[in-house]
Amino acid sequence: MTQTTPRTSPQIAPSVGFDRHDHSHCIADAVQAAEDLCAAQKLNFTPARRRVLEILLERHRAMGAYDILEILAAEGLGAQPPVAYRALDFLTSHGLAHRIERMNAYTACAHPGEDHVPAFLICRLCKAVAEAETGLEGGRLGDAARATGFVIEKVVVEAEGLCPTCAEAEA
Amino acid sequence: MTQTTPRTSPQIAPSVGFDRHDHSHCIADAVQAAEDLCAAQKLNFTPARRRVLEILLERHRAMGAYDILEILAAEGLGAQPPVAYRALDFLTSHGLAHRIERMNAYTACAHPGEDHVPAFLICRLCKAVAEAETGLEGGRLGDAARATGFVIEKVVVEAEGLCPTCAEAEA
DNA sequence: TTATGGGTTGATATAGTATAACAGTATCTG
DNA sequence: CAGATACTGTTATACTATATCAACCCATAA
Ligand SMILES: [Zn+2]
Ligand SMILES: [Zn+2]
Ligand SMILES: [Zn+2]
Ligand SMILES: [Zn+2]
Repeated sequence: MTQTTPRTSPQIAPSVGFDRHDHSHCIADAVQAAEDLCAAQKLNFTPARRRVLEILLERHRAMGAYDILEILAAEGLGAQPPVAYRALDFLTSHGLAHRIERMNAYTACAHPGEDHVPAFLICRLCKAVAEAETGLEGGRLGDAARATGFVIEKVVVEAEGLCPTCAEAEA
Repeated sequence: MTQTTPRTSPQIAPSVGFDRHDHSHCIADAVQAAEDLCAAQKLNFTPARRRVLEILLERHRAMGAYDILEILAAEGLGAQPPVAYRALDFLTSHGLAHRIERMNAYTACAHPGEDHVPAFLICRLCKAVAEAETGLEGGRLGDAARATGFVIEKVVVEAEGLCPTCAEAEA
């Protein structure tokens, strides 16, 4: 019994990394990975936390906390902002989701459990998000840090532009 | 008469790029550069816009819109949020200041007039900000974009950590 | 068993960030 | 002068996020 929450909408999201894929499968895999990760770390993967992760996975898009809250409220899982923010805090602090600073939005992590520095490609039209990898001190940023004696602890890399689908539609 | 606004506080900011420097001189230079840029592009460098740029330059730190507004209000330049946001919109849209997404804050541009992709090094203790350079499509992010067919239009790179001074104090 | 403590939830209130909208004013231009 | 444009003043509102405290669940230790 790993499916504790209702599914009120069909699986509509078309892309990860902007590629079509078997999305029901990708959701199930990611939820299972989260389940395993929480079990291993003795974390409490509660219904609200699970459901928020599922919501993010279903869309494969950057979503605002209040967008998520609206869905939770419709499903009877809570209607006050802290409900969404607490679940998002849990997911982001344990590497199951990321915050997109530029959009005040959140998205499911594509590599849960792997310690990594995410870099995002965000479509300004459809809000689809792809997660790439970057290093903490690579490239010119690392050069600048070393040159000045700055100690990098965390890096945010977010690119905005057009995904392949929207770029084509645009042209 | 390029100095139209009052100076209510001494020149206290100690660093740019985390180096000590002749700060009064650096402010004057930057304001003059802004002046020239606006003249060349027939932009209206109004008192409020000039004063907000000066405020950002004086601190050499990331400042919130409401921090800036507080100073403007004390100087009789306006007390409502749009006053600050309008000036910041002007400065950011013409490359005279940047927004730091991670902090909901703003900082003066270190290279006004030069078309560039800024990357920021932000001290989590003293909030000092250094502006480095990066490319729009360099490194692994560009690789990922090309691999997926994503068209990058804008990039945000923000590193958080400790500046040399705070790192030393920490140890 | 009860007690205690940690973590989670429910609910209210409030803080912090940003924009919409519209009237008024100044300036330029035909 | 009329009309266009741009900036300012002001009010109201929207959007994002956190503080706080009481209630609850559950594991564990006295
Ligand atoms: Zn998927
Ligand atoms: Zn798109
Ligand atoms: Zn300076
Ligand atoms: Zn510092």
